[in-house]
Amino acid sequence: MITGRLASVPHIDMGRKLVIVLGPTAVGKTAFSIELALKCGSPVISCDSRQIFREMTIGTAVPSASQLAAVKHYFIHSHSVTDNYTAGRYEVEALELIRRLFAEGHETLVMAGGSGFYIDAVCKGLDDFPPADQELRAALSERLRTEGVESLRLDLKKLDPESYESIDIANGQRVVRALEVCLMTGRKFSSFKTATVKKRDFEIEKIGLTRPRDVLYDRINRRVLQMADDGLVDEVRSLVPYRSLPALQTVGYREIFDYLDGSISLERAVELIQRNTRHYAKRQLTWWARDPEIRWINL
RNA sequence: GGUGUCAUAGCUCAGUUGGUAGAGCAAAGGACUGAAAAUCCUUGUGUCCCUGGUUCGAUUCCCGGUGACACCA
Repeated sequence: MITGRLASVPHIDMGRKLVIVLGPTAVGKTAFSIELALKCGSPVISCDSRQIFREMTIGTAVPSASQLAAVKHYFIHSHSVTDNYTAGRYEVEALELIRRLFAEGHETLVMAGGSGFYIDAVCKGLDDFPPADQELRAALSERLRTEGVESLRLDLKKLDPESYESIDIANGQRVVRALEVCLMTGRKFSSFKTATVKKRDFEIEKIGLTRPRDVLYDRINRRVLQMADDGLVDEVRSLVPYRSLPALQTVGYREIFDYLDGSISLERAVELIQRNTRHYAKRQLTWWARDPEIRWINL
């Protein structure tokens, strides 16, 4: 977590390369990455903030049993929804694994996934912000719910005017996080920000997979229908006890929770999953649009 | 066949006492430092069905047409 090697001269071994296959949901990353991994003699290091949970399978479109058998996968079903997994933890664990695999003799490693924030954590590193204090976060979230953002905003303005000016002040989640860090540490949230890119001792190549928008949307719509056929409702029903956890704040799960509550029909839930997945795909594309390092491949 | 109602944004509709129009949804664009499949922000010109008439001016009123729906035969 603490970057002790920061001061030391980074050891760049150009023989070591991490190839990252990224792209919007349902574009076809899984098949592509397995093929690539087989060619490179590499396992696949998944970079997906939801497939990482062992309780979630159908709704997250994890690779099939035969795909998982074809190539060793990491970070698929490796953690529990009760773990409170985060991007910061992924950065640490993924780098640890990458280092180990390189040490074991791999020259090229394949990473694949759609979580842009997680990918950036691996490539550029997060600053040393402290992880959330769950009790404090719960308290602040409760205030957000009852008092609204304005109240929290005023607190932030007092404690950390710089953040008040720089973060998205309309975004309750962001205000809660900034305030939480200020209150936890007695330091300004903005003071943790260094805006530096961490050095990695391996080369990184990013391959972005994409398709025409209408084709992508069609694939999404059909995949959601397939999920419903495959038993999504039963999977979600088994996760009802965990529905308030961050891991379950996920497209494909929340809509089915609403269906199980009886507030919407199954047909409506499926429509909403399709729409929300399309929105998600668009957000992914927006995230990567500004990254000049990505080499895009039109499938 | 007759009578009536309706025809406005991709969809559902509102509205203009005649001065060329606006909501919701869909859609599009953007942001993002431990919740990130989360969270947040921005964006509405469309032959107002068609032809003709009245009028300075018609999407709005009138005649006719076309289509949809309802009722009566």
